[in-house]
Amino acid sequence: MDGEASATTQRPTLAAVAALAGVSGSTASLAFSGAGPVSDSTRAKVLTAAQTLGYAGPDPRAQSLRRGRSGIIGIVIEERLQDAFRDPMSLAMLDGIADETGNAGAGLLLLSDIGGPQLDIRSAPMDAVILVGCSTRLDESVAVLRQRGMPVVAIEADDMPGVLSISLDNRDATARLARHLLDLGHESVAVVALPLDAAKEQQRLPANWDELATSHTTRDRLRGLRDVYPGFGGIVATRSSIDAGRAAGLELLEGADPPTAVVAQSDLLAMGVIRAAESLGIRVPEELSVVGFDGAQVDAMGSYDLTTVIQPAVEKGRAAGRAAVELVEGGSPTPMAFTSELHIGTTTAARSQPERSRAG
Amino acid sequence: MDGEASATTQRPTLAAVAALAGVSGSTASLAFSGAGPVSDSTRAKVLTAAQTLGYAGPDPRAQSLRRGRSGIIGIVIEERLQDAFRDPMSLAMLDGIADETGNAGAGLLLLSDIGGPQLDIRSAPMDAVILVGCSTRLDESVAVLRQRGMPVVAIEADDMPGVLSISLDNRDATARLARHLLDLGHESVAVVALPLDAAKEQQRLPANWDELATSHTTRDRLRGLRDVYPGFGGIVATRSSIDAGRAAGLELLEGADPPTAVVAQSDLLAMGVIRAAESLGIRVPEELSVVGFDGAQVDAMGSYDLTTVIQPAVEKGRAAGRAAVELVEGGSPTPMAFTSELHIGTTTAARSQPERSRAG
DNA sequence: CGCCATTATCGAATCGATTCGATAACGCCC
DNA sequence: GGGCGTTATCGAATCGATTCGATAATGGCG
Repeated sequence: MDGEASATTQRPTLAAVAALAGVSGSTASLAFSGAGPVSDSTRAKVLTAAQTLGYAGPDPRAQSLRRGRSGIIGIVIEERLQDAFRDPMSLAMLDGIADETGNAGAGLLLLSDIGGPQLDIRSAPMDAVILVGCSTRLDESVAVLRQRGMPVVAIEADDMPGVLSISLDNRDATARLARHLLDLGHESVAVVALPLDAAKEQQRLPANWDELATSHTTRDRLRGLRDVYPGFGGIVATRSSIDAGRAAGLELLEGADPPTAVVAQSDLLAMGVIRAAESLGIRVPEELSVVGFDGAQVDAMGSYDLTTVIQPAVEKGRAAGRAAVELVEGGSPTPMAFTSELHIGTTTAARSQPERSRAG
Repeated sequence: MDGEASATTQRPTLAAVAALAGVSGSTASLAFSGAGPVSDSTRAKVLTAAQTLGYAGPDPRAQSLRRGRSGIIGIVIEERLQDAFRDPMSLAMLDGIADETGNAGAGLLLLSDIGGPQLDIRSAPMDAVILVGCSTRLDESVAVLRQRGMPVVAIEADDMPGVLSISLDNRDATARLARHLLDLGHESVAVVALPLDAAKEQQRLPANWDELATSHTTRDRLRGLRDVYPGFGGIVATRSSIDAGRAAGLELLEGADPPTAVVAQSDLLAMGVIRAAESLGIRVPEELSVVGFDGAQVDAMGSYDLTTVIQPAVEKGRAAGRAAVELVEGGSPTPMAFTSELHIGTTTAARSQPERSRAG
């Protein structure tokens, strides 16, 4: 007798099951995968043997080596998870992605491209990658992935060869918001911008933002604003949150020459700006118009109906997930461009008349 | 010549690199992994060959088969991602987990145990699993995982053999909150509970909640309240959110015989209850005391300083992540029990005198 | 000068399954 | 009853790396 198998905590292998069932390994495999003709009696024998041995099914590692697929799709997040997941838009997208990839039987592997000896894009066993919240510096990541022959989907990034892009009309949508403000007579407009790059300190928007920005989304939205208000200025917030918006709003509104309208680059930031205005006794929209971006249903929005553009975040995620799945299966999905929808709420109004200015 | 390799889009293998470099496969492997003595000149040759062929490093699939490790830790979420990620506590824990597993060089694979042909706990290539937001019905999941010989860490679950548990003093902390209310003279206390199970409809708390509840956290916290207020009743909210809290709060406060104090099972729910009170013209804390749970920094908390218990959510996640890593490495970490800290804010006050009741 | 301890390299086995081509068994029809 | 098309099963190759034990080359030391 060979009583050596039970000493270690080794799981039984398919070969062991086959041996016990008295069939060959190939037949046992067929019996499990159902990918071939197997008689009912044989299948039963195999299944019984598996039961006896406590065989939990084929080892996924061996399977993925043989099949050349792991069933895993990587998602690259550019920030700390906690930051990424606080943003309702990221969440919505993630949910869309999860929906599609889940339906296709794939799992989602979270990867961050920052720091650490982490399991990273060069060593993770995945079949495709989705880049979320893309910055322009992801070129390196893409290079690595291309070398690995890995299909890549990018959400809101520049077009890059070999990368399937899912885009949003950030520029145009912002321009539409700006034009709405222009129609209302606003001349002094300031932005509360999303971070330009990884450096997260609040600052005045530098004049050369177009060169500095590594975040596509931020840059494109700023461009949209510039299309309508060439000389606009503003503040760069530390992140997309109500608190960051309030801080930025305070700096804007308490400074010299406060604007009559603020373009916030997210609904959370917009809500923060409104808070800031409230705390300074500035009425919205009578004395200050505020617009956002996203169409997030911000809890705590109170009685305001924010003027904003509504982006199809879940759909964007869905599209990305679907594209990734198609790429894995050898298909060639087409890039998709999504458009946002202007929603005019109660936070914008015609510019108050100059004669109401105090002193003169 | 054998010009057949370039036709397909096949990635080069380590063997190809070794061949070009004129060394054996084993040596090439050593050169890459650094796990053995290799002369500098040989290493250089190998690296050059790799460069030439565009070799992107060892195939993770083959690696994980051979090594018996994939570097992936699975996280089982019991709800839709979107739901899970909306809860600040889940996020904080996730962040703690990600921190520790990331440092250990492991990636996080998101798994949901609901529906679909998903890559699931029986077929995902992972080294360990962390169960988050555990319900009592996860016994089946645990059975599957044990059969696979997979290390399992569970956060806030019953003790189960073979499962390393990370627990929180849900019951005791709730009892402390309740005692605080008792000290303030409150006799009529109602709960706004977290969902008892997957069914997500708002309902009156059934009398036999102790049997019905499949969520450990919900049940243990309810038990804590019962320890102090044996006959309490209340509402089961649809989820942990401000909106759900408001809805539940309205039902409680508009109903017959409204309570003088509400124990909400999360800070978000508590905030919702406060909102409900505000909209009904009921003053907090003068006419209604409200306590929460979690110690979440709820944006939009306004001027309230919520009485609650602060749980170390990030630390809980860290502990789970660390435990998972240790289990993978063959260690035997010990279970951990975390405790929450009572924070008395401005949302609780002594019960208003009965003579203030209207009519009689 | 010869022996032994290092150091660098190699060959072959191994991880655990899948899959292709071959073989054997079987019933069918003319 | 013999040839043929099915159906079930098997053997062996393969996926792409890692690693153990063996071998060859190198250097130090007595």
